[in-house]
Amino acid sequence: MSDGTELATALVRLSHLVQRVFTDASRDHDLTQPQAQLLCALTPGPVGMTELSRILHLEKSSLTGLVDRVERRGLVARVRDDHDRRACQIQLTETGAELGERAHNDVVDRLDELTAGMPAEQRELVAAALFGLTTQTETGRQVFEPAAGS
Amino acid sequence: MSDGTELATALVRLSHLVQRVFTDASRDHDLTQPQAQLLCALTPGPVGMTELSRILHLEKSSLTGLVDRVERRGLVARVRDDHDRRACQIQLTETGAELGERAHNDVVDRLDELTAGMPAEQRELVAAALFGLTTQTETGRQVFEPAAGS
DNA sequence: TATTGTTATACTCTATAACTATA
DNA sequence: TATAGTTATAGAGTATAACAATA
Repeated sequence: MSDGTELATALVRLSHLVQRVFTDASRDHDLTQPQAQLLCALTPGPVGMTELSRILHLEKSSLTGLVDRVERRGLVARVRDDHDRRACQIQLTETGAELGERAHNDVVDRLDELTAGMPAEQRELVAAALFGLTTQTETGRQVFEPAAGS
Repeated sequence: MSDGTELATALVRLSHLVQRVFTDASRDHDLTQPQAQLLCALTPGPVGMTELSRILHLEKSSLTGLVDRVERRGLVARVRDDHDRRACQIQLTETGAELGERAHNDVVDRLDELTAGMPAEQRELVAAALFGLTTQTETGRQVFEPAAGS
């Protein structure tokens, strides 16, 4: 098993692991994984529904429900777009921003702990390689931005 | 942003990307992501419900439903355990094994394509690093095993 | 006409709690 | 008593199709 398959297998397993870490961390903040991802995606600033569905790779109708549930909890708000009366911008409330940051930091902490055994040199190398993969495909804002504070 | 956070961010983004590739590929074979993962987890051989719930990190009751739906489509079968009449083993049917292999190969193909730009040396390095991370945590059979045929 | 966002509908997925049958 | 697995229930997440309002 020394063919290309090896990397693919590693990627799938890693993805599964990270997914679990993300979900566990979200849960500890009373958030589902999609809800936490929504908050993280909104951290850099408000976005419209269409653009947000592109960032999260969700159908707009699915996003409507997700935003509904999170808005009901007072974590985000729909604010009117002055230039286009059809559109709205989804914005974090203060509570939502705080919760999102805590969840974000929690995820980062757990992943940092998980990778604590890797030598610095290897960390940078792997990080760069993975960033390369995601940048290849994604354009514009991504689901998970670096922490604002740090 | 040159602290440890960088690797964590890369991991989350990569996970999101791989998740999407996996889901898209599954869908093209008329499978949901959890269903495809179930088939992949069963490829090496039959497993009981308790062990399977451990592999997939699902509550047993959630697994019951998942197995039900996949069994209804004739992709897996519950076979009695001779030594313990409470237990059963979940086994791929011939159809299920074929479909699982096609889906598995499809995922690998897409990921290989995604990583085609990486030089061989870097591929091996990253693969080894990621395997290390997943092996650190997981024990026993994993969700995604290398292809049987190759 | 095209675009923004929502509604209606139907599944799948998931967890918690309570249960049955066997060990 | 403990363990293997299921059932009951409730809610979240998702997509497809049809829709309303605005551009």
